[in-house]
Amino acid sequence: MEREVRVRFAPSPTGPLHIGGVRTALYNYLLAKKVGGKMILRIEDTDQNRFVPGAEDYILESLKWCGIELDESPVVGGPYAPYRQSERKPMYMQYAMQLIESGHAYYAFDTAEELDAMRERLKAAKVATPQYNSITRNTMRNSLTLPEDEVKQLLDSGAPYVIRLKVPRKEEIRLKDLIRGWVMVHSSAIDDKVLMKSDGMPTYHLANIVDDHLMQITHVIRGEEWLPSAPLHVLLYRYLGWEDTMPEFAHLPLLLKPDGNGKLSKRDGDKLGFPVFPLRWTDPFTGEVSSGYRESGYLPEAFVNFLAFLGWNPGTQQELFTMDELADEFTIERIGKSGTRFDIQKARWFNEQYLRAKPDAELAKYLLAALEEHNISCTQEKAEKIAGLMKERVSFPQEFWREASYFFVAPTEYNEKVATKKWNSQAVAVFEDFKNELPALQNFNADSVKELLLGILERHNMKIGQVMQALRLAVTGAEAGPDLMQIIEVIGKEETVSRIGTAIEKLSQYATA
RNA sequence: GGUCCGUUCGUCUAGGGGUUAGGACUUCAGAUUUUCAUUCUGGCAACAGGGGUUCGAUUCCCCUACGGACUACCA
Repeated sequence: MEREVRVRFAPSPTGPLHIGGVRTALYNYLLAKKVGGKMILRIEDTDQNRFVPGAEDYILESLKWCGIELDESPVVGGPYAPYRQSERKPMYMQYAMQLIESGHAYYAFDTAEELDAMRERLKAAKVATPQYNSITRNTMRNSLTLPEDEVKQLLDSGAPYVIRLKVPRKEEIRLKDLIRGWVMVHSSAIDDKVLMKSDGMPTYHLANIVDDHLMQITHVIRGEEWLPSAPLHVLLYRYLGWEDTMPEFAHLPLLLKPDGNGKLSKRDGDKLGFPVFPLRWTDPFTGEVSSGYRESGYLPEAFVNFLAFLGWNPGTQQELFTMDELADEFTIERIGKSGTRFDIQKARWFNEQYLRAKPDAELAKYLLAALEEHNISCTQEKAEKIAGLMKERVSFPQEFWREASYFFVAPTEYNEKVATKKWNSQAVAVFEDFKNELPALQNFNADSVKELLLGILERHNMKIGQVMQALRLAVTGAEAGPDLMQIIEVIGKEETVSRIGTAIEKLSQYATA
């Protein structure tokens, strides 16, 4: 019988979620959505020292912004609650004990100093991999080397201890990865991992196996950095007697820095010239602010589409996908194997595509919001018109205001290059007529304005190309922009006349030719 | 160092024993336009190297090189 697909995204709340984590969450979500399974968020907060306030809320908000919906989580709960490992603390010890009883784990009483000394000793002896393993455990202070009554006494006296997995000396561990195929690792390469820490918390290794089992997880989709410890996890499933319901594994290729030099990490912040976080993050300890995709003007649909393509592709020529389409097309088999360099240019391109596809009415909201900040009133109709004129020339919503403020504010400066090249007395003569005749124009709109201008040009024996740049300069102060006649239609008759008058005065120094 | 994973245009990638090695981003050129942008057309540009296997390898195998991850009482 096929089990219902249940996947989990299991971040630790040690700071903002970084973009690679978002992609991991996305792939999990897409698989669940595709097959009608469940998407679970589990907070892995077993390291109390690394707790960062606000991180969990940040994770929740990031997923929400991306449109990743959670079927079970710390906030909505679910049949396998709680979903925070710190709240599941009492559940782990029994499994560690089970492993001790079956001879697959043991108590260890070594201090940090003793562990350091052991590693130093091995290093000095030129041992390739200094680790706590089947050889070295015989020289350490643990329940395998100490007499039984001493162990009991230590335990009774409350001496600090950890529980370590007893990894077999010689054994091939096979692991089937959905992306890479069979991976073989020898047990000698794995050390006796700590399962329970001296503070009574489990380590990631134990906690994730116990929780995945208890929560009936069917697929573990996580970053490639987990691949080396995956065989260890297989061992745990086996020793706990859960191997027949062990989830399938898929280890995702890493997101690399643009230069290919190492994986993209949280610490890169804004150093690379682009955000590494979905949302803006303020470090609660240092106050340092890191920018986010949301605040930078990326639309969530574009961000998700872009992220999905970082390491996965549908095998067709289609590039633009809604979340539903992504879910339909998604398969783990089509995830690539190699690390993916991050290319912000592509993200920008996706954003432009989504921006242009949006209806003007929706884009107008961005402009209206910016206008409100500047205390400028504007009708919905006018904002829509401007959005329509601008949308093919912007990459981000903020640019509607930034690049088109001349729709609302008369220019105070004029592009000098255009002034030098295009502003001359012939053009001014045309503009004088234009300015004088405009007020009487009937049916004022882009077409009638153009007709009027054309008529004046004919009288002056000039062509439209000889004055358009200068007229644009007079009206907007800029060298480029949308159709000028449309701009004039939007700003209106009086404002146009006024701006032309102002320009004739202010630019008189250029009109010598 | 050890273990594991990887390697197709600058980047993301498709492909897969016989192809003019395809697309997208970037970039360049041309067309259109009142400017810029858009759009359209076109161009540059890749199978890491060496051995096998084979009639034939970019594709399968091995080695080398390079890159990456891991190597904590962190996840």
